[in-house]
Amino acid sequence: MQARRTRARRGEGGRLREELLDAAERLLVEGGSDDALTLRAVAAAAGVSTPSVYLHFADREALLEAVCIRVWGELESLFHEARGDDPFQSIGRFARAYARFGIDHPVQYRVLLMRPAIHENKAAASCFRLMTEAISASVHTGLLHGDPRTLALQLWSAVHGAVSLIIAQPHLPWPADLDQFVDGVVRMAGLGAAVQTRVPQLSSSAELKAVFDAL
Amino acid sequence: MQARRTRARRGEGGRLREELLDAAERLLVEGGSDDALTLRAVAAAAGVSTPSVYLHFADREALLEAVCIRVWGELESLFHEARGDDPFQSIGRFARAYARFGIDHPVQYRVLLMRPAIHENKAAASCFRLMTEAISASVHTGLLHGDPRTLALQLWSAVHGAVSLIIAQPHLPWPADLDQFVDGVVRMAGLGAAVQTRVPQLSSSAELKAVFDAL
DNA sequence: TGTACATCAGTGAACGCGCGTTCACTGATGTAC
DNA sequence: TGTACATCAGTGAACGCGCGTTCACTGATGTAC
Repeated sequence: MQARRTRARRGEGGRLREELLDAAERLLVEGGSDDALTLRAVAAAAGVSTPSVYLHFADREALLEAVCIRVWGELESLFHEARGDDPFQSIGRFARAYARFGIDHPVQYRVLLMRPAIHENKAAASCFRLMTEAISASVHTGLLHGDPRTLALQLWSAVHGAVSLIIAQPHLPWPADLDQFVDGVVRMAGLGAAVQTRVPQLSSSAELKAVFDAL
Repeated sequence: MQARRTRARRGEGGRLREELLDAAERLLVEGGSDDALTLRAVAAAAGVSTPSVYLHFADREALLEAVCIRVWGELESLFHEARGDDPFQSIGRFARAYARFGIDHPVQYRVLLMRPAIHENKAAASCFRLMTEAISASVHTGLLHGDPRTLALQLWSAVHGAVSLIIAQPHLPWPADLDQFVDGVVRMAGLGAAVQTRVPQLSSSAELKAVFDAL
């Protein structure tokens, strides 16, 4: 519910679209869930009547979809910034950027990953591709072994798990420094992926310990 | 909407409670989301009028909570079964049991982990404790290093991430054999946790590769 | 410069719907005498 | 054995609410002549 906005000039109708998206994301964050995203609330927050939303979005679903696409876009540009020269280090940088984004935008993150929107979403696909490329490069240098896409999914699983557990289960005994925790997960996953194919199938703790003590 | 049930005998009113829980979980699974769990639908599925739900549950929230507690209980007994002698292997067995449960009961899993119910939930706490104990034991044998609770959270993150990504993003390029994928994640996380503290901070891919090639 | 008109941005009122919850009730079942 | 009564399991009808969506509309703004 904001001060009455001034009606857009002729040909500038599209302005409302952005204002609605802003309002929608704000409501999402404040409400903590996409249940808070009602057309009435969004319209009111944008200072406009409810049916006006239909001037720019086919229905509630399309609005939510548009919000997600915009958020994925943000993440994509963070990925481009995080990109570095050393591919194995890039993997870690992507992972940390990703985790930071998720922890800083918990509601958006949850909505983003709860809906199977990565399919046919350019920005999301782009993030995944950047990650896979860095992994491919690491496979080429011989640090990692295996199918890059599967490795990407494994690493992503680890980081996504950390982020979503932190968001959804804040009462767990998390260490005080979450960044450090995420670093630990990234390091664990990265090293584990690197070691994975070089170590015999574990048969007992004692054997495995002997192998690692040699490090 | 099932055949009219026979009214419970005097003193057996509690029977309806279980029937309502069954109906609620069935609806959850069929509906794919907890939005499908409406009091009207639950009552109808149990063959009873809507207000009857209030004979056993204070409100909708209490019913949903009760469903979750029951599901966590199932997972807890799977954990007890999975427990083995070798603690490091137990970690893997817990992780695989957990992942299998999640993949086989995607809706319940999502509802379970979306709500911060682990707090004050005996069964959930018990699962976490079993995991932490196995990790503690592995720390004592010198295979793992660090705070067992933090290690537990890291490993849990990895497995939870795999399960929830698989559930929420089925369109990603998952390998055909999901069990094998989960095994990979578990192995990656376990080995990574073991190696984590024994390897110098990574400074370049080349250095790291030299270390691992020595394995 | 003036005016009729098409277009565009946005509105107000209403719709039907399904929901959680409340309330006064009913009728079967066991128990006390 | 018969009967009055308390209790228990469950019901039917209604409530108010907020929602997404539709529809006929209004009034400002630019354009053609």
